[in-house]
Amino acid sequence: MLTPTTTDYRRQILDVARHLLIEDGYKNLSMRKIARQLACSQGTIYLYFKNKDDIFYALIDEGTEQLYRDYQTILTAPNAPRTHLEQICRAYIHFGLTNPGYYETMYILLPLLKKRFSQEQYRRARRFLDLTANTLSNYAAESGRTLSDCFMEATILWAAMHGLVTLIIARRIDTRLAQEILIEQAIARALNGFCYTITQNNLTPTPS
Amino acid sequence: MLTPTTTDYRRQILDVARHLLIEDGYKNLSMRKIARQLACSQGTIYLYFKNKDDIFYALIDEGTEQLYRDYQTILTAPNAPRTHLEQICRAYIHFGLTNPGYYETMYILLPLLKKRFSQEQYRRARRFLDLTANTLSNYAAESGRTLSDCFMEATILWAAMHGLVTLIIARRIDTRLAQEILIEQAIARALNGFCYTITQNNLTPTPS
Amino acid sequence: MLTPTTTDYRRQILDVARHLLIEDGYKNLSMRKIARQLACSQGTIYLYFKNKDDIFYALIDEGTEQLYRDYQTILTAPNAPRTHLEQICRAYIHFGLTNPGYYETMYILLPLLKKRFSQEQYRRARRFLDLTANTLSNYAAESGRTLSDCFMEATILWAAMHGLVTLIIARRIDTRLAQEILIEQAIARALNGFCYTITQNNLTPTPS
Amino acid sequence: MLTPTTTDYRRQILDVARHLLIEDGYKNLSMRKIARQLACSQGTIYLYFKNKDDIFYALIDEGTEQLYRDYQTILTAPNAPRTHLEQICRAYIHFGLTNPGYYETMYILLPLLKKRFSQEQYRRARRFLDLTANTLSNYAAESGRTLSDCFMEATILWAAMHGLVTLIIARRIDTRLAQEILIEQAIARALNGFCYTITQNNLTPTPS
DNA sequence: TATGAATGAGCATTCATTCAT
DNA sequence: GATGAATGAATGCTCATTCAT
Repeated sequence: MLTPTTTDYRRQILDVARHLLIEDGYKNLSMRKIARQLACSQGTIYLYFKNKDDIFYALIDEGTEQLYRDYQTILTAPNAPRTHLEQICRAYIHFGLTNPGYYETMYILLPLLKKRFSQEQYRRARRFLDLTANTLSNYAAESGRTLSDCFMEATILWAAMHGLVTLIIARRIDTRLAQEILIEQAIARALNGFCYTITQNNLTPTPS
Repeated sequence: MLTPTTTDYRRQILDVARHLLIEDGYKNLSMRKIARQLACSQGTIYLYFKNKDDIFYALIDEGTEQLYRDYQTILTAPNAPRTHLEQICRAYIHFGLTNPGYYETMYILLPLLKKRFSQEQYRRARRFLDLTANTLSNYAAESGRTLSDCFMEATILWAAMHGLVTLIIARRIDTRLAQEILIEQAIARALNGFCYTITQNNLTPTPS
Repeated sequence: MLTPTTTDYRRQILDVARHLLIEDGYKNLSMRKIARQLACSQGTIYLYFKNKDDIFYALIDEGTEQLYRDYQTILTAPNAPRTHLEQICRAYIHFGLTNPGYYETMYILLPLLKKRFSQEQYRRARRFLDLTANTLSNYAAESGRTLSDCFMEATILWAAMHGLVTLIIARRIDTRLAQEILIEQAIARALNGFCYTITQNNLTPTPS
Repeated sequence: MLTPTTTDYRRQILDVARHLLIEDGYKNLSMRKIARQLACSQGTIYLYFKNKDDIFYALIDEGTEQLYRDYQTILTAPNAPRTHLEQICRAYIHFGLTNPGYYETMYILLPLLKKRFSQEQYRRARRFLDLTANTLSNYAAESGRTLSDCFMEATILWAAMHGLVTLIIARRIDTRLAQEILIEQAIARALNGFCYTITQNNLTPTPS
């Protein structure tokens, strides 16, 4: 028998946890609810996760991993850097909106947890930023310019996208704004913002 | 007796709640702790607030109010629109960073609460956005251009600032980046982003 | 209305706790069982005691207090020191045997608890020893001798009595020994042991 | 393969259990921890011990056995009975203080366990007392006297030593008393106590 | 023999809320 | 208005034990 899954509780626990997280929010997620939903004992969960926080860490890890892979897929396609940038921005937003569970976990939960990120966790969580920084660098190089600190620029881009995602998730966006258009415009503004700064020392706009 | 306040529990409850929120975070705030800190009975709090969520709503209201007043103060000073924009961006970030309690309440807690925003609450929470939109409009007008949808543009600006604040609060920013510089650069990028779009239909950069 | 007791949960909790302790031992005592036995909510207990350990501390305090009062009662009666000593030894053993709950609490539980004795608790717990030391001192003085360190001697006497009590409680005494006689003999041996030492520097027995 | 031991789990389980007992106390000893420390499955332990209590019983047996052998070693040396008595008293105290695990098990745990001592266990646990009684008898005989009930006398001696050990372990001894001196004095008092009683019917001290 | 997944009862503790006074 | 006693459900977690493999 191959039976690779037989029960595969670990997988199921994470799925249920993420699902409950999306439905009820962190506050209302409990080990008991996971167990109930899984129709297993509470103790069983502790066979697979040391404690509640560990479930969140696993969720975070899955999220960072998926995001990183999404970025990689995009960047291996032969496109212009500007196109790449637009695509990863869209990917980031899409990731956030379709994975509010991951998202809440990563940005809201994390500060509530006791343990700090480990060096390794931090490194993995930053890989998507490194890819972004790299692409921004290519973008600049392509037009014969340089970015003084492309990691900072990547962070700024991240913050803009991240802010949009959290506002949308938190339902703070005025309902009269069309979401699709808002997102596209936000991406355009964020990327355009760099055109002025690519040559570090003057803010005179330069044609892309 | 002067008795404008006799006890003024409502005021004190909010102050204590906000204080505890900043200190311990939402997770560790409880009616009991508020009562203990106030040296009053737990029941007393229920005379002034129907339940825990209502306290948060009041806190949110206070936050939106303060932010609005900060904006007003800035905008009544006789400065160029671009300066105004930079100042309100700084004010927003400063507000977020110095009021993590308000901030957590407004953007993290809110979606966890049961009731949705009322029409009126929503209107008040959006007033700072209206001011932003207005200033952006002035900024465009000043250079003989028009913004097709300055409320959307204001939202995009908000999202960029908001994203930065949450990342900083959540300690997700790489520690090697100098915070002051990061903030200033982020503001510059965000505002520059609009230069390209002020004349709606082409993306050719135009000098400010 | 005088209603000094209305419910007087604190008292009842201690009584139930001591009772359960005697019946089931520490291992099987739980807040839940106390609540169940008292037919009150679990939370109620926490209104009167901060946590489980605090209940034990209160029990210990009651024990030390009662023992001290027993000693005082004995020592205020006008008897010869030797008689006093015999009486407090009997009182100690009687106290231990009729209050196995207190006893287990004081000598078994205490080391299991997290917090150490406070200075004040320690002082109170030692008062009966001071009385013993005092009486031993009188005993020596009466026969024109001195005890070099009557607090140490009191401790030795205590240890002998204490050992007997724990062995009896733990049922480690051979059932063929008559308990009453054993106790009387043990007291006699323990007190006689001091006759040799009353003049510090030689161990030659001296007639009482 | 040499395989006198192959794994010898039984031995290892007891060693680990005793060790954990000394480190953490009874309250914090669990089958899980034993298994974890042994790097074996929890189920494995149940192949060698019916349940948790059985491990304690085995520990107790080992303790009684070791104590008995210690006594035997002392008593086979050609010394005066009084010297023998002092030596076994010291041995008892030393055993208790250096094996708080055994000790806790034997005197604290035992009453918490469900099953009572079996006839055979009881017999073995009493052997060290028989040796004590015997030595006391020799002590009396040597000076031409008789002890009416040397088993009771041995029990009294035991109680005195036992009390001292438990007080020391439980940290109930005033820290200002020097432990070494206290122990020696306690032994002296306890043994001197018998000088008065060796001729049963009068309490007149007789020189050793 | 040995495993290790799974159980289910148990634990101490905290909480928002109610209500008679 | 204000109290504070009381509730009862919920929480994260640990445990001894069983049992199919």
